Amino acid sequence: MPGRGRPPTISWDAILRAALAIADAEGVRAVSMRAVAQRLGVTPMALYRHVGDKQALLDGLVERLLLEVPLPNPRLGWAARLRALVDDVLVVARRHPGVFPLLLQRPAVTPGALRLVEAIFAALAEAGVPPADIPRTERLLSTYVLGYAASEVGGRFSAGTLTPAQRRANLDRDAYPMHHALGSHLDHRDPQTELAWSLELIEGWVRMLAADQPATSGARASPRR
Amino acid sequence: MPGRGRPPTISWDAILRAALAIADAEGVRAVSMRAVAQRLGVTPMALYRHVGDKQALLDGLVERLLLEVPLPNPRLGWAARLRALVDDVLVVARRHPGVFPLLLQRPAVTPGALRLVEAIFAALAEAGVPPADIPRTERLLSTYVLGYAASEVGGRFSAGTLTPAQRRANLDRDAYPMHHALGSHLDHRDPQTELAWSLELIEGWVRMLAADQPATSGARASPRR
DNA sequence: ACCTGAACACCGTTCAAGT
DNA sequence: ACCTGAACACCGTTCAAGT
Repeated sequence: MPGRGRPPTISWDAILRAALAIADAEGVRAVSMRAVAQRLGVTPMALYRHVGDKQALLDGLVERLLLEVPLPNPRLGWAARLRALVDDVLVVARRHPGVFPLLLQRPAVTPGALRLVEAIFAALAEAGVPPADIPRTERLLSTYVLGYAASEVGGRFSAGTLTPAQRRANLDRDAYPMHHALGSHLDHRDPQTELAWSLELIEGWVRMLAADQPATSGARASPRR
Repeated sequence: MPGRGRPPTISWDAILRAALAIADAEGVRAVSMRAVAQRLGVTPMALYRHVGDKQALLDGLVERLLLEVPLPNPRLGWAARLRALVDDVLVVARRHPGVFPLLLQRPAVTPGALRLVEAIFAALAEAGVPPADIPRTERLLSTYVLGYAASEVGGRFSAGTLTPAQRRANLDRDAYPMHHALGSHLDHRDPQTELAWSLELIEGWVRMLAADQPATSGARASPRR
């Protein structure tokens, strides 16, 4: 039996959608309470009835991004599920490059984060990783993937305005011998194959942890189950 | 032959030190041109003679952090040098938790970044990694380490106010079966051994790449080599 | 219950001016 | 050359008020 005040004109969800639209178009820095309010045709103070404060709004944005990552098809094997999860994280990162880096700065304890962690736990368990190793393996995987995605959309991997070869020409040969010795190997970077290559490493690690497991449960890592 | 105007009362270095002091004490958010100026006993506009704009100031902060990471002792072996580098990155991250996460968001093309990249290149070359694999192995290592450090100081690994067990009690058993199955394995986390454990993985990968060098790739991960 | 309006204590950055 | 002062267009958030 709610009270009979006037009906709300905005909502938590509408606020989040407006904030995300601004962030995608002009970056997180452009997300201000005033800008969000203006986009909703409302006074800045109207937001505070729904939001708490600006930090809560940013947390809401992070949560929304996490919820955009689809859970993998349960009919796939554990390795395919992990790969799908990673690919989909990258898709979301590229869709919201301004917001994504915030992911690394909030505790991963919200429902949006926990559902992904749960899915990774399940994949690792199915792979045969000993329970004691599962949590840290999950953190290893997600830290790398989040760091990779943040680096890619945040510009850490990009070279600025110069090409790699141009930058190298400005480097002292004595101070940076390896940069000169590697030469053309620094020129091309293929993000697609690089990520896949890294994931093979982690997958190999998972198989190794599973194989090392003492023969108590008898559950060995196998391609299919 | 410089002109004969009045001598400067502040400098780029003094500005950076003031900004870092504020960031360490109150977080990056508290770093404003006005706050830095006040700490230096000067008008906000005085900074613009030395700084360009606020983004340049933040870039300067990032660069300063990178320059704080000491280069490893060249008399150590490659594996010990990599471990020292990683440990020292963590030391700097913990010393400046507010600024460190910015590291993932700027192109790694400044002198402060390049000297560390160069050191990693050299270690990987000494290990015997094929030149074509060195750049992506470096990015794999630094992405993980930076992501790990950012997660640790940024709070992604921390549980907020609740203990892990308390949070687990609030989780639906049907939606989060793995969280319940893992139980006590989620309670304790030892950051020290966890990082070392992850680095062993990367070190093993480096040894494998080095061993694969003569032939083509396609080998499987093996526990020992 | 939900929104408005005015106000407070902040921002980054410009421009013209002082020495 | 280096810094100041005033000004502009912004912030997040409070409080009291309207309906």
